[in-house]
Amino acid sequence: MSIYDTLNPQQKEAVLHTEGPVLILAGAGSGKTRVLTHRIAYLIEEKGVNPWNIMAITFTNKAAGEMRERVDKIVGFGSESIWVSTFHSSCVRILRRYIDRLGFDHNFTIYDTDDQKSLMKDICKRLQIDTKVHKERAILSAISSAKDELVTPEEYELNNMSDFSKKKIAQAYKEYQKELRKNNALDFDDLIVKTVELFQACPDVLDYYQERFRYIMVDEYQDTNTAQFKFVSLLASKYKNLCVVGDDDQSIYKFRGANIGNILGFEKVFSDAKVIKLEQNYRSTQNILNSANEVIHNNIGRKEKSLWTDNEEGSLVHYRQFMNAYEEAEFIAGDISRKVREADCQYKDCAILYRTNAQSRLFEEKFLMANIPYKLVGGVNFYARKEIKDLLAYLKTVDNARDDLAVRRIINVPKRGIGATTLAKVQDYASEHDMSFYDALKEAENIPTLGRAAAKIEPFVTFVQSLRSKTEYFSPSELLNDIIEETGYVMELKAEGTEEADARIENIDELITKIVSYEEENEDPTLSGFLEEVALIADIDTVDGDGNQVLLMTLHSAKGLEFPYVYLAGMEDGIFPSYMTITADDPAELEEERRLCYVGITRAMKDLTLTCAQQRMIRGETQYNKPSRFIREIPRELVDLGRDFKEQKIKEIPLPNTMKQMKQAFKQPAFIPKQFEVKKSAGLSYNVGDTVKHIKFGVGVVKNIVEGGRDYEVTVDFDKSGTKKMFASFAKLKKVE
DNA sequence: GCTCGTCTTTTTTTT
DNA sequence: AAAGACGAGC
Repeated sequence: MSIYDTLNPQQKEAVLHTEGPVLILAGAGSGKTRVLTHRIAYLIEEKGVNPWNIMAITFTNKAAGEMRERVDKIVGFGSESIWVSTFHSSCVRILRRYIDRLGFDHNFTIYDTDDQKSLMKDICKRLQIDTKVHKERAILSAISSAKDELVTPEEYELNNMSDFSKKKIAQAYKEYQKELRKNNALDFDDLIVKTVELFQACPDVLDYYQERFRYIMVDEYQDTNTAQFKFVSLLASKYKNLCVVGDDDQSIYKFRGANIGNILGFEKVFSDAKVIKLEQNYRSTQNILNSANEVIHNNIGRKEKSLWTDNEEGSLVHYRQFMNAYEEAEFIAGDISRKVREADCQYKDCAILYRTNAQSRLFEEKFLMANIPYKLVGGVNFYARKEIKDLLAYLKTVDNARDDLAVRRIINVPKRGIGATTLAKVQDYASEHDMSFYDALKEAENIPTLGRAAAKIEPFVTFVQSLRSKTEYFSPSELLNDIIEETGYVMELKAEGTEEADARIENIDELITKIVSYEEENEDPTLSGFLEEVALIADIDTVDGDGNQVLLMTLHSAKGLEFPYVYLAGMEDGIFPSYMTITADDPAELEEERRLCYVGITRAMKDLTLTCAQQRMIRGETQYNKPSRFIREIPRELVDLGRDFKEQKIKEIPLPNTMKQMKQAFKQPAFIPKQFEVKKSAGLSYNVGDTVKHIKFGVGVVKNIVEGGRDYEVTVDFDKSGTKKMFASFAKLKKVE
């Protein structure tokens, strides 16, 4: 009996079908990682493929790490020469070697979102773009979308000649790319785009990698964007041994450019593609899986499939509604304590998933109070913290002389009395002489406008030069220690003595630990290498199973993970699905939220709890929300409503500033009484002849209601906007009394 | 050039 | 609620 006999027939087929394009539609919990690792083993052991010729691509470092570990275990000798990495690190690795062909230096810097923003701020000033009209963030996100679609600045401009504000963006895009090049820097999107460019510009380089990667596997394929698809298809176009694994129901990154067409149209692009469906779920109980199936069934644009499981029925899905978010958090904290005490459950078996990072705070508070160990994933990235960015900027300055952004960040940290005026003068001089900002600093005494300020610059330049000279014989960690000593960074914080300063010092200690462990783990540790690792790390990557602690994270971060006990918190219309998607014109946005809900539910192995609050503080404002529509999509008989659901008391009613909204939150039941059919939406709260209100069109009279398959089509004559036809579930019409 | 206080804004999700 | 931007005053 071989290891392949432990696979089910579909899994086995996916493993044995090694030649040509393969699309594996792998439902949640259907053992896709197992298939991928076995497939790699099969390629090497049975097909005699050289491990060197295999590439496996994932989205997160964590997924890559896990895959690597499992591959190492199953393959043994030779596994280290398999490329198992993320899109981004694969591209960086290729670019570090060949980017000179595109006119960049090998030691290019990778800009994070903060860097991008400050660069864009500069550009807007220069191009006289009013950032009140065109926000930096909006411009950057337009640029990012363009890059996801492989649209160059020139093409973007051509495509948008007639649109004034897009023309502005085109200008900014052009300038932005110019600046990046000048600073010898790439942003996240560029890593993919430039690699594709490289492949297209240099057939010899492409050929080298095509020969190298004869067997390519892509995980979470539903989340690839157009650029990533191009990258993969270029690599695979010679040998065509491309195996992609994904689940269209788990596509949740459209906002980041993920092109669901990549998975839905795979068979069209690769016409001889073999399609294999994995539909047996090994993770969840029947009740959980059925709930998930019912919810996702409400989506229209999907490949039909039916996940099933041999697992036991399990307990019902729990649903609890609370007065406010405090009580919600308190309940979950208490419930976890109880489970750990009474049931066969450890802290690390539990995870709390929510829609937005802001929701984590209350849980943190309650957990601290209840003495529950927890780990928060996401929020402010460790490497985005001020103190970390400051120190990294020093390292970047030493590493890449052309990274103006880094130099400007630290030139006055600690205070050296160098202000905005001086910086502007140096910048002018640099632009005039077509040199980098730092090179201009080196010639400070030659800049006539500076006057006495030049004397303040000199020690800084000397300091950086001395650091640079040390790179020869100093390790990155020694260099960092040197910087901390010389700048007195930690000393200053110590002097402050505040709690915040202490936290910053702790973070710096953690940075030191990270740099040291980087040196230990790598044979040839370099400063560039460390900075690169740091730039590409995601928060989820640092989660390991070692600590016994409850995990707190967003639904997005939870993708690909599983936990015995899962809490989905904040199940409220307006939170999840988010307000943006409820009010959006495009129903596809709500479908993406529903997929997110599907992802959330299917994280749970044995026990799932859904909670919501009637009242919650959002951005300093109290909101009253109805229970999430997704809850209603779970059949009533799969849900445990809690013993005191019926006598749910309406306690002291808060101030009636938004009385209407509030009433709704209190009254709205999560489940409609039995006599209604569950599938057929909630029934309507208005009739023909009633006056209703629409969020956009205002007040109007209902003229007609037509019952459609899954929804009602309502015709309304609006006072201001005329007659409109709309679907009841999207229109969110409210009866006006 | 620096600091402090007030005003403004917050994409929901991230490699 | 909280962080960031901005301007007045030192």
